[in-house]
Amino acid sequence: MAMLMIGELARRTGVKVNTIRFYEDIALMPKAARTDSGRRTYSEADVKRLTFIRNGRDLGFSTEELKSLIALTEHPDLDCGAAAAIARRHLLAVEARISRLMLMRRELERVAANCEGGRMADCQIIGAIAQAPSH
Amino acid sequence: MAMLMIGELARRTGVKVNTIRFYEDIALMPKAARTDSGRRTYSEADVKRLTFIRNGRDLGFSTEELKSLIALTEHPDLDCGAAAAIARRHLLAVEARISRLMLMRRELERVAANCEGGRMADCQIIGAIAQAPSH
DNA sequence: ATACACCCTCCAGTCACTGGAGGATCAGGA
DNA sequence: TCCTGATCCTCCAGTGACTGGAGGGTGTAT
Repeated sequence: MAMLMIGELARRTGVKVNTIRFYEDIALMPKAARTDSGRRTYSEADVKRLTFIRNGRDLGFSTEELKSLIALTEHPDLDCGAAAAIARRHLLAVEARISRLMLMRRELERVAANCEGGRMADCQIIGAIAQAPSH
Repeated sequence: MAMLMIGELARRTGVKVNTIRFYEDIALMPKAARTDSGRRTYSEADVKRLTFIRNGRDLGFSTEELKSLIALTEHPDLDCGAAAAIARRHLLAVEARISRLMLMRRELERVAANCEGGRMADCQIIGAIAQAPSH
């Protein structure tokens, strides 16, 4: 199977080169094999792992959560309750974030619409934020 | 009108004492007046400003955005188009985040439900994240 | 007089990167 | 063979938005 250089891995996964090296530093990615001249090489398995990480990050998992999730997959006989617990904990946080963001969207829509061509003195954006519902 | 100490301001706004001092450092809050012994004092205007900042942060505005918004309010004859532009730019970002989070919620729900008492080998969480739609 | 809450400054640490300096290596063409 | 340009390496400093703690001063109630 073809070995990839770090730049190609970056292109395939959408994760920047520096970030891939950072993930290796914090052991979120394993230590990459090297060529004789010291360049990192990667396999298809690394593409998968990094894609998993990238999606997980995008979806709001912390690197530590991702590490535990990945560690769990390396013990396939364990009960997956632990993974489910991580997911459920995360689900609650996600739901909270969604409802806050939806409140916010409503405020922003209401306010951005009424503010064309007016003067700052009458601007409703400031007032709307000042009175935004705080949780 | 009664002067507040920093701790009282913190209590009234839900912003931590250290964070209030940090906001002064980055000039998001003005330099506070001091007592003879050097303690910061605050007025009701500061409560309002900090509440505005707190809500704005909660709603996802950066401290720089908040600074520009506040600066705008100090020129009440200006057109408020600039404020509207900040709000609209922010609205787009909020909408993008909402749709990503809703995708994520669906995945987490689907997966947390099917993962009770099984073994890691059959756990769907990992697979679901690995294939999560990226953007 | 003492206890204790509160205030001060300064500084280091957190998280998840991002960017750049300075230098080595590699592949392709003239 | 030399050169160019892309890519790689390590190391380090910076970002944003805080957070927490050390070490010490102040204010007030008992």
